[in-house]
Amino acid sequence: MKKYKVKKSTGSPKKHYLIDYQAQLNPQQYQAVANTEGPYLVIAGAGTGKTRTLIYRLAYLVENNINPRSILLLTFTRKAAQEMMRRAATILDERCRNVSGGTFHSFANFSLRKYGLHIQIHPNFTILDRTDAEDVINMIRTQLKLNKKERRFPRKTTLMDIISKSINKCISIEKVLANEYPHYKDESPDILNVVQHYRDFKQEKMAMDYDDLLVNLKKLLETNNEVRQKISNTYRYIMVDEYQDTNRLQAEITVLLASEHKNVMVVGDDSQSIYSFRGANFRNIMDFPKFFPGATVITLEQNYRSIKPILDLTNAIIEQAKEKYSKELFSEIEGTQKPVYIDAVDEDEQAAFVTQRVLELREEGVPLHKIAVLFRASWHANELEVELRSANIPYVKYGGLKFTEAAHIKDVVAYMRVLHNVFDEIAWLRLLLLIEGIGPTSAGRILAKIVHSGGDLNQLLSQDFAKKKFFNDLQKVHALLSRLTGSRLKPAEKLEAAVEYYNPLFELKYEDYKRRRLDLESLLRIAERYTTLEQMLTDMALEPPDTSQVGAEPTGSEDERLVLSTIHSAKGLEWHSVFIIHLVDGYFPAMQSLENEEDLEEERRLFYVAATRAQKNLYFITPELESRSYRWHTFDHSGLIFSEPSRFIAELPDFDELTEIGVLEFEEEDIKPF
DNA sequence: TAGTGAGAGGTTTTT
DNA sequence: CCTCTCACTA
Repeated sequence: MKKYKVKKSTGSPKKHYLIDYQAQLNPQQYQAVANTEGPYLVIAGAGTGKTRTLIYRLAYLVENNINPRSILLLTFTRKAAQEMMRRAATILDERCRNVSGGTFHSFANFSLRKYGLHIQIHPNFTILDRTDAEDVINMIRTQLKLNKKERRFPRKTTLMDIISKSINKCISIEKVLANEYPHYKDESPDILNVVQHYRDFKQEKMAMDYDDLLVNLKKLLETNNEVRQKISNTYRYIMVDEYQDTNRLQAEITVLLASEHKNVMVVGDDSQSIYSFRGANFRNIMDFPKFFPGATVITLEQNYRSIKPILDLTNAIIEQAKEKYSKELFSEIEGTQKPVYIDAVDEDEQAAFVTQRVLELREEGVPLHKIAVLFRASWHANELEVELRSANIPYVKYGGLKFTEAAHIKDVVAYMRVLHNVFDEIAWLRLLLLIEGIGPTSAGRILAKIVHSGGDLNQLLSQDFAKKKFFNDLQKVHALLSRLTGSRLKPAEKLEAAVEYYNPLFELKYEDYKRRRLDLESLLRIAERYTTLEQMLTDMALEPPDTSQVGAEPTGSEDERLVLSTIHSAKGLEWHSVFIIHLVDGYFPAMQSLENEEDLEEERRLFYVAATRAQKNLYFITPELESRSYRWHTFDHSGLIFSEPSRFIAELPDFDELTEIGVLEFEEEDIKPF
């Protein structure tokens, strides 16, 4: 057979495109879009159309008759993934909706359920979220008798941190200890022991934590050539957004995925790297050419988001960074309003100012959902939330504790998990402990019977328990589970049955069950969307809905809600007006980072991310925090008082010229209800 | 063996 | 401020 080589007419005037790429993109963006073969690294500053470039490239590929299903879009956070996929679906036509993509974790989950058997992974595996994983660690820690008081052995959260860091940075436990936990260095044999037990536990119970998803995907691709080729050939074009947030492990996965074709474009900004606590390193992005020799580097510097005064300030902020790769952002957007700095007396005043200013902005015609309040840690918004509720301003809050992590949600979901994987001991434990009279010991016995019998539910009715006072309750659980096992009911119906059973226990367990019941109701509503239990449980672990954190109901259109968000969750998004609150040393930068220069640098990048979200208005607020309940925060060991404005502001050389200092004058007047 | 109450300690960000 | 742990009691 004779082979004909046909050259793609990239950019040739003969080809008719539905989108006029050259007109809609600047030359650098166009270069990134129109070169589709081989490895590319796009260094893109904040607001320079990073995601836009990715999406246009997607459309370009589709217009060149590339099958959308062979295009894979990956990123680290769900938020970014959602945004990316949403925009992908709208750009050209319905073809773009078929593109594959999501977070690295969800892609790993998908691949492992499909091909996992090649590395002895059962497709029904359970995903352990952070809390589950910590519970397991804790169990092991107790079993190994490492919880003696005299000894300062790391607690479960710390242990998980250590394990996770070691995996995500691809370095040994000992090295993590030496680098970041020198005080636990002597405990390393026991820590390694815990790690080993943890690994065995998961293996035995068909369970994977978040990190395992990535580790096993890598293992699958590395050990099985056939699968690797198949997957790599399925996804001929790979694009990774927010690459600066990916870690070593994810970089290696990217290399494996692209092994058959090397068509990879990664997009990122080293100045916005804010996930080092889970192994991301802003230098990773610069290593891309090492992984992909011959990679072309493209830099995007024109900002399309912010007016010049804001950009001047954000450039000044990042200028203070100790280490950065040169990149000078410029903007042609007209505007004269300088960022405003407000010195408030305390948190109440801060909250009052934000609330009032939000109302004024809305009067001026800025819809609520185009305004955001950003903060370092979720609880920083507590006072503000109270204020917003009393002023009847609807809002959504992103970040912080997740809906699916709430104890009562996990309780109900435990029944579903057992239905899906009868060996899910963590779920079993959870639901058994809810029964009065059953503690860890009895639960362990019941569990052992079920496991030994190969997952036989009838073991719940074993004569061994017949005389116990909890037998009656065991029968009820048995009735519930056996009724639902293998039944044709929809996930929502199964869940409803579980909630019905759970209700009396629930009211006993929680004083505030009335408030929590609302969560159960929204869980039921969410469940309606699913046709399979597996999909529902996967989403619970990997893409948890952020429903619980809603304030007042929106009065206007559904979307008209003020946005409250941690800065981490605000990444990649933009708003007309942005408030950054709690700019106080100890809050932001956070207390824990003050000692360490690297951490401090990360906090600075975080501040940069926050400030670059704003299009037209930017407000900085520093409360002096004298009167409030967080007083224990105001001293550290040396007696330093944290009522100083954030050093990120104090250190800026031309702060006075770059900003307008606002003064608050308070009148005793009620704020107009919304 | 389960449930309770006092005391200590740590407090962020995400999949 | 909340969560977790330990020791005590029934």
